[in-house]
Amino acid sequence: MKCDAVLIAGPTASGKSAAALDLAQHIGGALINADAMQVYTEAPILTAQPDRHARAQAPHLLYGHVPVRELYSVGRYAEDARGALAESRAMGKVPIFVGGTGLYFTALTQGLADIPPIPAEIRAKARALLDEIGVGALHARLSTRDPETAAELRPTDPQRVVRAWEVLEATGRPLIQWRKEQSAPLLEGLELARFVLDPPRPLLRDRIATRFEAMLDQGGEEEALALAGLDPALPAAKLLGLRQLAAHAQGTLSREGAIAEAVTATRQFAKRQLTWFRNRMGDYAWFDPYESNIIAQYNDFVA
RNA sequence: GGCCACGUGGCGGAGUGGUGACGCAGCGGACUGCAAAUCCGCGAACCCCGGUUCAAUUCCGGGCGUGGCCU
Repeated sequence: MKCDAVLIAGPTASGKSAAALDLAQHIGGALINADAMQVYTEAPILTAQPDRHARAQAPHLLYGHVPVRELYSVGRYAEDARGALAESRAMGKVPIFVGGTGLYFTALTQGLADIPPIPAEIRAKARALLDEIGVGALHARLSTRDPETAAELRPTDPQRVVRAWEVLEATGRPLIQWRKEQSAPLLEGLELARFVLDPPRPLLRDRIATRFEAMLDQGGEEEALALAGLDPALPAAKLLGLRQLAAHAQGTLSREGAIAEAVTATRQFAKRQLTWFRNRMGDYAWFDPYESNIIAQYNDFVA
């Protein structure tokens, strides 16, 4: 069996990038990033983007291609992925989507609601309103105008409540209506080989800790400092380790404390990723990278 | 050796004679344009032995342990 594209997911620090590179070299593939943070140009270290050496060995697409000051999103990712897919095909390479962002995999395989971009001023107004009246009140207002969507949302979830609000404001239609109109998934109709790397949790924890220290050795602190002035509302400002290292730079947190907190936050993130994978990607081929490897898995799959 | 204080879940930390706060960590879950985000849920403890009491984590005695002070 031939496959048109490969999907490799895994929690942070599970060794996805290295696995994808091995496979790319084995089958003649191109890596396409499926990670929300590895897209940022100015944060190659803290987001563990593949280094120059790795990039020299196979094409790497959608890595570090977005300035941190931009407001990236799944919507933009879906567009970028379309271009990257075409590009890998033009090169005659098998596209290998690798990353840890569950939502991005969903967008690739199941499509996205066809919602137009929300004008910046409407977004800003919605957020200002949220700050002013609070989530509960905003949810209550949403309930009167769009009860159907509101019923799906927790009145304590600011992010989703504002989103529903701004969509309603900008388009005049309930978010839930938009969601009924999915665009065709990018990977629709393709033969996919899909994998989830699932190392034992204790080993993953060790790797997370070790990797963070390694990031610091590679200049992670300098990278964090350079990003210190970033608007905290931007997605890139949320990258793990940034806040902790900034706090350390300001003297409000010891170096050890910063490391410990960053590592803890990363572990918690890995747990959330696994929750997503377990419950939404249960039909992927799961394997422990310490016991097997991607090439063996791939060969089993196409056999 | 003497005196004093303390000994509560993995950690920190309240509190009470009778259903054992809370925070952190951990675990599980949700997730459609900020997703390395956002949100929800769940374990699990009163050092040991005796005594008082209808009832002790709480009161009394002893033991052990920890910290401090003294000699």
